[in-house]
Amino acid sequence: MRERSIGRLTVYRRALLELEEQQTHVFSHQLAKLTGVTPAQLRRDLMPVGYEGSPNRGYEVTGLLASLSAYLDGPGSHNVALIGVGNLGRALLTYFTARTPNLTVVAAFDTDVDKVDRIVSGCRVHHLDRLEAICAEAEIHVGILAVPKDHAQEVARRMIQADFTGILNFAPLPLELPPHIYVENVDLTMSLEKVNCFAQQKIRSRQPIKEA
Amino acid sequence: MRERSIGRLTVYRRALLELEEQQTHVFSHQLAKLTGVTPAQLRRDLMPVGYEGSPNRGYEVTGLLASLSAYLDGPGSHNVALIGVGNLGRALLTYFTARTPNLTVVAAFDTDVDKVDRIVSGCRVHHLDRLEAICAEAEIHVGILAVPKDHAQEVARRMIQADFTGILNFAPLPLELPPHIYVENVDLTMSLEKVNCFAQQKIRSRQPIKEA
DNA sequence: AGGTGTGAAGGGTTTCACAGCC
DNA sequence: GGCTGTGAAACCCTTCACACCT
Repeated sequence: MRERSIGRLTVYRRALLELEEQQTHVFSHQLAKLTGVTPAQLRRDLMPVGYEGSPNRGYEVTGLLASLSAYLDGPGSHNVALIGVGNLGRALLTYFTARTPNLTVVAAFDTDVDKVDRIVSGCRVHHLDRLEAICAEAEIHVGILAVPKDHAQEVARRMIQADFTGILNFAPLPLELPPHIYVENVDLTMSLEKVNCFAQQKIRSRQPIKEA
Repeated sequence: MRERSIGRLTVYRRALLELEEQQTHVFSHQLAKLTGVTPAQLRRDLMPVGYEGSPNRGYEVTGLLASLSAYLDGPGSHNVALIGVGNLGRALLTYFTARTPNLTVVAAFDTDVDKVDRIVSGCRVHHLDRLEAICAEAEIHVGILAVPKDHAQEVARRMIQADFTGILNFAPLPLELPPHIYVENVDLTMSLEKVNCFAQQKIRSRQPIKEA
């Protein structure tokens, strides 16, 4: 009951936020349908959260939302930094700025002096040299790492220096970091190649008759 | 031995491509180090591929590469389509165009007439209405779905009509599709919130002394 | 000695199934 | 009756450990 489950809890929360405007209560099978899981899994995921529903009304939406947010976020600031304002970085900045109500990307960093001091999606780009100072100031401990593969390990080390504890890593290589840092890897190329592999299989299994 | 393993196999292949220029043979522990897995897992992943290494030379790089590619891609074309040329879609197009040697994004689609007929990263944008015709012509069966959440289900259905068998889905909702379609979901918001959650935990566990 | 391939064990995650409750 | 919470079972994935090979 860790890793996987936590991810789904954030999905439940997102669905509940939309649901909040429409209804006050929700059953596990309804929320499960909305989020693409089984009712049993949803109930199990909720166990450690400690919020209890009632058998004939289900879960109270606002109450469950509050418990989920307390469980997932805890107290403290939820500022995020983007490191690497390239093609992908800019898109992620725009994406997250519009889509994460409880997290805010408050600073971006790059080594390209042409990008420094520009504003992207309402977020100032700083030189990477200022990482430590700015992140200490803004209490940033979570970073989106979107730099070229060859620089990722080096930049990640600087993030540790700047007291980061969580990294969302888009560089396709295994970062070597101390265990008190949480790293979530997103390997887009791997995902696409995986889809291609299974798609090919599906095609083959679908057309077994072909000039045998 | 499915899902997970296939993803890692694509990672091994990528590492081997870089290795090819430097050495002719590689041991499981070396390749494992490069890709962030244990040697045992790597060897197990390779089992269904059917390529055998030798105890005192390890794996022959080019031979393993050939077997991996045969296993992962099979024959047939490997053309990919992008559906949704928004902020994220454009970035993905650029990203994949530069990074996937064996897959090619050959067509993009959008409903915005201002985007239609433009060229993005060397790829022509077509109106979504032409999806079926163009994808049949170019033998495209894999799609990157990067449209707004509210349109994703509807667009996905059109993709099925156009004979897609694999979808890399960036819309944060569970697509309802027939079982002969493979869907890989990438939920960026979930990933970032997950990082935030664990990062908070790390901070708390690190500083248990605080004005008690 | 130091590799590989793999049966067996281990660990984690999902699903089942049912007691308890309204 | 139909829902929730949860022990138990099933399932999947990873790691261990060792026979075998050079």
